This record gives sequence, structure tokens and C-alpha cells, in this order.
Amino acid sequence: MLSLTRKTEYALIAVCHLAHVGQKVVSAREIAEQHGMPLPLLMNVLKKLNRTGHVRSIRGARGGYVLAVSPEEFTLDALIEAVEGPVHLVRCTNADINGRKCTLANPCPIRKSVRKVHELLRELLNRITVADFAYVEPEAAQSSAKAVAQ
Amino acid sequence: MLSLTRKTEYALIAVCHLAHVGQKVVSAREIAEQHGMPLPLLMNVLKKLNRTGHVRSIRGARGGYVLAVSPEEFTLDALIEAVEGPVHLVRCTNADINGRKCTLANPCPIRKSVRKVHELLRELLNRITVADFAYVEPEAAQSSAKAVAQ
DNA sequence: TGAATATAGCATCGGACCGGTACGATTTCA
DNA sequence: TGAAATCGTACCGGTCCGATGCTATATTCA
Repeated sequence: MLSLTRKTEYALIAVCHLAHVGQKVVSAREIAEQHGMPLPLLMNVLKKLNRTGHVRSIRGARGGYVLAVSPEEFTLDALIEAVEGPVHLVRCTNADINGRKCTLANPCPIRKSVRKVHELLRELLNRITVADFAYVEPEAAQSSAKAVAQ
Repeated sequence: MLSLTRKTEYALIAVCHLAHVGQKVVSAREIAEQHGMPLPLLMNVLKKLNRTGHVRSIRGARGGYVLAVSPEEFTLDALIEAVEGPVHLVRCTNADINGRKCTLANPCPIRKSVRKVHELLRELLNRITVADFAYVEPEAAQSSAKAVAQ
């Protein structure tokens, strides 16, 4: 199950949309319609991003959302954590999180190595920012691809 | 859900165990007991690894399993694919896999970038091999950690 | 002041998939 | 021939994602 959830997809698209329009206020409905996403789902995601402070919400008529952090500083790791909760490669990387201890015989032979891989994954996710997911499609995606590849 | 399944954990531990004992035949029961894993689960995993040719099974009394590939050439990516199926960061990276097409409005603004991230993840998983998960715990894990960090 | 718009919060439901179990068949060795 | 061990398949339960609905709150505008 090494995959992103659909929530993260929606969040990524929405945040890219917000990054693209700058400081203009955009309603969830507008974003949903433009990308063919289910509105309630998108709203759930935006609520979470609002709670974590990554987007700012403006209520009422003519309300909507504005990106509250700079795209360059908004890492994929932060986005995933905001939407899905913290990333755990395996359950026992942080046994104290869910209380359930690793039941494997101690010492678990792969614990250290798994932890190392976990860190590598986190590093990768922290190198990638929302700015890399530039809201461009046709050919201009090369500059963003370069940043991601770095 | 950026995490490995428990199957992958079991597979990793078992393969490390096999790598550690060299060409000696080890039964699934022996591996399970030594690491406190549920035997049937481990057998399910070993069956899959046998079907993909990564371990060789010897039936009958005194039977068991032997690693069929060199630990240095057995990548984490291959192991995950053998146990869980192919890795998909998002559903639409290979829309033809499960038939279900991406329902988002085209052109999906993040498709290209997501695909790039997907490749980076695959690269990471391909750099890590079973040999990096050396079957050592106390302090000697540094040589393997070095290889992983590379 | 009232209606319309839009987000906030919570609760619920269905389905997919992982984790775990069970049973019988097959093969090998003593 | 019987014991040991793998092979194959089918099944069940729990968890969590995906999705929906309703109510409350805040803002704008006529």
C-alpha cells in the first residue's frame, strides 16, 4: 500500500489551484467544478488544511480559500501529514503512536534498517514542494520537473 | 497510506533470515518461531516469493526455503511488488492497470508532476536491497546503514 | 432586516482491502 | 506406509478510506 490516498490527490490539486491564482479568493465549488472533483470531499480536505494553517478560509458569500503559506515552503510531507496524518512506513517506527507494540520477537532484525528507509522517504517528501507541482500542463512542466528531480 | 503492509514486513524479515543462513534450507516454521511471526501468514508470503522466483521451496520432510537470488540484487521494489503487487503512488499513474480511468477533468494539472514523484520513489526503492537489511542488530548495522544512505 | 452564499463541524454509511484462519492436496523422507 | 512440510484455495472479521448528509455559523448583498 505504498500509495497516496485520494484525499491527498484532491488536496494537491486544490493547493496548486490556489497557488496559481495568487491571493485571489476562490470558493471550494469553483475549484471542484474546474477539476471535476466531488465538492463535499474537496471541502473536507480544505477544512483540514485550514485547521493546520496551510490555507486561510473566508466565510460567507464571496468567501472561499486562500493559500496561507508559500508554495516553495509547503512540502509534500507537510501536505500528506495535514490530510492523512503522519506517515509511518511500518507500524513499529513509532510504537508509542497507536499504543500497539510490535509483537515480533525482540530484537526485530530489520527495525534499524526500516527506520533508515523511513528517513530516506521522509527526506524525499520534504524535498518536494507544492511549487514543484506547478499548475502547468503542456510543455512548460520542465522547470518544475527539474526542481523535483534535484 | 504511505506505508508498507505487514506482509512486506514479514517478507523482509524472512528474506533477511534466509540471506543470513546462506544456502542452508530453513523451514517456514523455524523462521516464524524465531521471530514471533504467525506461521500461516509467513507461509502465504513465502509462497508468493516462491512464485516470483525470489526464493526456492523444497517440499517434504526436511524441506524449507532457500534464497534464490543474491541479496545485493534483490531490491526493495522487487520485494514489494512480489508481495503486494506493483506500487502505484496514485491510481492514475497507470490508468490501464485497474481499468478505472481517472475521472478528474482533463488535463489533470498534477499528472506529470505526480508521475515524476512516482519515479523518484521507485528509484529510491530500487537503490535499497535486501543486503542493506543485514541481519544484524547491535552496533554492526553501520555498514548496512551506509549502503542504504548512499 | 432577510435571503443567499459559503465554510465549520460532526455523524453516518458502504465498500475495499489487509490481517488472520482453516482445510485439503501434494510431495518428500525416514 | 506414515510423518513432515509445502502448495493452493477459500473464507471471515476489522479497519479505514471514500463518500454523503445535516446543522450551525459567518458574511455579503438587496
